[in-house]
Amino acid sequence: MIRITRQTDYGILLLSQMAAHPVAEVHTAKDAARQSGLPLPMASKILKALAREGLLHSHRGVKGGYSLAVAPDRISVAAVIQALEGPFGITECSYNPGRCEQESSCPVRTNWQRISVAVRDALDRIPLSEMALPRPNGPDLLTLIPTQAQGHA
Amino acid sequence: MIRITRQTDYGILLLSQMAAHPVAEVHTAKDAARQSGLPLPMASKILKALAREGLLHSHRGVKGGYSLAVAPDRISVAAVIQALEGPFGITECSYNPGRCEQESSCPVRTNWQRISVAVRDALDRIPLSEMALPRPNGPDLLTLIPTQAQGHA
DNA sequence: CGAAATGGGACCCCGGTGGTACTGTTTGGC
DNA sequence: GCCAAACAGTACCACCGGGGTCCCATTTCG
Repeated sequence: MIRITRQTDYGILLLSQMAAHPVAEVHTAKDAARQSGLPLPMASKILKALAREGLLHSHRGVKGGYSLAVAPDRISVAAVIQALEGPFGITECSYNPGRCEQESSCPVRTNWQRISVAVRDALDRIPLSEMALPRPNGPDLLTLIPTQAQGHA
Repeated sequence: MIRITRQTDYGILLLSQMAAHPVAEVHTAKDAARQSGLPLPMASKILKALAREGLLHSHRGVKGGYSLAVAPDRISVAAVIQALEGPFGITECSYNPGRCEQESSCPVRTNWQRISVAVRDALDRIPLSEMALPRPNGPDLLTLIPTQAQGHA
């Protein structure tokens, strides 16, 4: 697996579509739903959450809707994931210590923590404005270079 | 989230512990369970799966048990994940095309696929022998360098 | 004041994950 | 040849979280 939830996926899609318009522009949930092809209640739920987390500004009442709270090149994929899914971690003990019995004696724990941090940092460097591009055709978004722990077998 | 399952975590733990011994050595499920602190049925279930997937050799009967099928520096973390969880992908559409309605028109799809590949490749370069080290204290296991798509804002 | 919009819930269904148990089948040793 | 040790396969259950929908309160423009 190693998956993000569908809702997070939807969230990134919704934000990406808004990122294609001027930042100040206000989008209703209905419009966002239509544009993304998502059912309205779903889109609404996600937009609400994104507003709660500060990634969107919400405007109530008639003529209301949602607008980006931050420029799309300053919102990272990691930020959206954390907004919709909570703390980031490949393993549970990466962010939620104390739940695992073997924790103190677990030989792989610290390495998982490092990996989590590395992946999070990588996703943190991908702005929404990149994700919005249909097919960049350009260089890869990421290059991952392992620098194997040296000094041992 | 972006988590691996607990069972995968257990699997990596079990394999890492076996990796600390000579490759040819045979370990019974009971011993592996005791060493890892896992309940026997759980350890047994995971070891069976790892054997089915070819990462372990199994030896039946009295004096039987499991032994590594490959040298621990040639088994990657990604290989274990794929053995226990199936195809790798951050989003569903990354490996299971055709399930998502918006697929053809989804502007973020191809980028997710790239990210998935990048993460998988990174985890593919981390051998079990690294994970087994309690606290390498050395350089990071991974360095992820984003090479932002060039040629645009 | 009413319609259009968000805010905040409650609510249900389903599948997957974690975990256990049971019943074979193989194999070594006495 | 028989028994015990060990894996193989599989069925089974319980729980939790995610996906998804709906309802009602609240705000605000006209």
